[in-house]
Amino acid sequence: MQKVTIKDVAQAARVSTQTVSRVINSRPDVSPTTRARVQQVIKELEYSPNVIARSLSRGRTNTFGVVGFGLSYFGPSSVLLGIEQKTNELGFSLLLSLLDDFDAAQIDGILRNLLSRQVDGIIWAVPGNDRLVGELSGRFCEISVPVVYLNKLKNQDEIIVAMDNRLGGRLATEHLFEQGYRQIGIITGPTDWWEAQEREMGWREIMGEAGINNLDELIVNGDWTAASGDVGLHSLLAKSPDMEAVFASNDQMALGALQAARRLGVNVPQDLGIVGFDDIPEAAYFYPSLTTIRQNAIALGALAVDQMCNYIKAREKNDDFEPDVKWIEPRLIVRGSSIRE
Amino acid sequence: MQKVTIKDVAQAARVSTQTVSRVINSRPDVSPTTRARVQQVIKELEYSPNVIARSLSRGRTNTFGVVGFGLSYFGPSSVLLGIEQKTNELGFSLLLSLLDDFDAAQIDGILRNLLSRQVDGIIWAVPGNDRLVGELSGRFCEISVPVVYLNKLKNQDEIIVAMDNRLGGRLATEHLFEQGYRQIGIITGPTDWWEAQEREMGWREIMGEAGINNLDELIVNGDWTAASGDVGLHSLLAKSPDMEAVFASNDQMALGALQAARRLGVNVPQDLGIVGFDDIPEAAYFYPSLTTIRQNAIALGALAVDQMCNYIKAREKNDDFEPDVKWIEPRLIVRGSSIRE
DNA sequence: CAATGGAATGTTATCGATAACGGGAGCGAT
DNA sequence: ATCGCTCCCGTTATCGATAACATTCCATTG
Repeated sequence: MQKVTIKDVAQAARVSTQTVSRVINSRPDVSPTTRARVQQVIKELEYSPNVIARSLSRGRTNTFGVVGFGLSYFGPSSVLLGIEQKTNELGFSLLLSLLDDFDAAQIDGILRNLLSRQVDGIIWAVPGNDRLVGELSGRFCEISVPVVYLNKLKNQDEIIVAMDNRLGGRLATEHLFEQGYRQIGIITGPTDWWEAQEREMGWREIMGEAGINNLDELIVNGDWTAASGDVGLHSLLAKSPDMEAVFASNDQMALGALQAARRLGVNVPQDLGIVGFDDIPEAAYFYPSLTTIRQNAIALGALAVDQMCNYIKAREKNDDFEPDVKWIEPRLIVRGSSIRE
Repeated sequence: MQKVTIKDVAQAARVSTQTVSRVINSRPDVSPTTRARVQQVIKELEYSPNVIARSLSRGRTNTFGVVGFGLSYFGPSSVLLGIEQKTNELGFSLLLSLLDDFDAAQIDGILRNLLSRQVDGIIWAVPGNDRLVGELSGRFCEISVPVVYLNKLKNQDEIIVAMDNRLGGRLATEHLFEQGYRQIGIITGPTDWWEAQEREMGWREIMGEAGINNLDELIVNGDWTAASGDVGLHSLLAKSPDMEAVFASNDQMALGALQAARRLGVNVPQDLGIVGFDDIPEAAYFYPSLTTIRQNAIALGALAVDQMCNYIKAREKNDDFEPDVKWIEPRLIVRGSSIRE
């Protein structure tokens, strides 16, 4: 029952609770003998401080709230893993909330809950969705604790860490160019996701630089699922029979595209190059193995926590902290689906 | 700043804090007029109770600790999702801890931390690993809060919820039999995982019932990765060239086996039937699409939380609560990899 | 030798809520 | 009229820690 309290320790060590508190928190002003005695008693009674009580009196909980979105896919899960590891490493705990919908009421409830639990900060690991931006900006202003956002459009005075999705889009498209593909299509993610927009922008940039202009015929929207990749490839090929390659904005859609190609008798990579995004563990074992953009999502999560801590420290010392966007760079992983033999 | 406290409300409504407390917790003994007035003030001041303070005085935090293992794969992530949803639904919060290794010291630290944060219960969502069982059983005895385990060997007086992995193994193997395959091999998971052992047992049972006895030549151990499935199929075929089908204990290994088969020129499903386990979202888009065993991991997570709450309620009312194993049944999903045309 | 100061420790108030108990008002029963 | 009960609300103590302040005891210092 967590029976042992600071009082029990104080009594057993024949000192005041305050002295025990000093020992627990390794403050000075305790004589070596007393300190040793108290520590001895703590060990004997297996005392461990009640963090709830401490939080109440200190006014901080050493806890972050993290809000995620689903967990069914590799990316979000890895981000959460990175957040958890770093949080733990820095001696904080994590209160986990997951959104299953972009629903304002639900979000309100979650934020309210986290705040009433007195978290020291909130990590907003929800993919950037346009529908939310408007609704939320107001709400977040009223939040009294620091918020770090992941993968979100830059906004005044927000602390953001993000994967450079545009760079990823560039890398993927560039690579296909280097392999000699010219008419490069794209299957995007849902158009209101920031990640999807950025990946598409990367593609647009490279295509523009290459002077290819019939982009409308080379673009189709997916919804991150393999099914949508399958359908997507079909419609792309219907629109542009001369398309030579496809950049799918995630690996699931790339997988769907691979299947569609197979069904249509289109040879990958000879007739059609394919590049995905994410580098899920299965990608290396697709047939053909999938060239893709690897995101170090764990590092992204860790960076978010770092930024949070830096901000908190700076605020305590009244130092300046310039809230800006920290980027993580993705990496091209070349495999079979984009290499013509 | 969470400035507004119960005192502010009390003052503004010209009642005692106790009365405000009664209103917050919808207790009787408050006149309708007073109640309305207090509620009005609460709304105006946007007061929301400090959960930390409440926890301290009530002696319960309405928080569960969940200990998970990694998050990189679909199964564990889905379980966590289920746990989170149900926890949230029941008005509790979740403190998340993730293990990245079966390390006793790390586990000790995590448990200590959760306990000092006064969680009302611990959900142990770490895959059953033999190495841990011995080390932990002692530790858990000393834990003063209820613990619900996921996917673990039955043990006296423990509350356990589990996927019926043995049934899954049976379903997979049985299905292959029905399709006319006879010599059915297995690529198991790591041998010290409970899940892997059970899936293997299911396979053994069906094979035994069919009177097939050369099981040693039909079994090889994997480590859940696609790479090990690849290697696994190679060694199986080396041992038993007449093997007709393989049950891979998860979908990643099945994927690896698919690739190995392709490389070896073995036709799936004509020459070799393959069944996986998990039904990851990609499985339907493998080539050929993968027959597999679907686990409702979300339901499993939710069930764990339910059990926890039931136990807590029973204990409060001094009711009996029979700690036993609750099972979730997996389901066969038939696709192309096991259907001879 | 009184005054000063710092080291070591104790006392009291406080964090924001709830539990336990107390007490007055109103009302029917004896 | 008194008792006793219910309804409503307030007072005080408490949860387990920390902050702020107070005190004791020596050792220096002028």
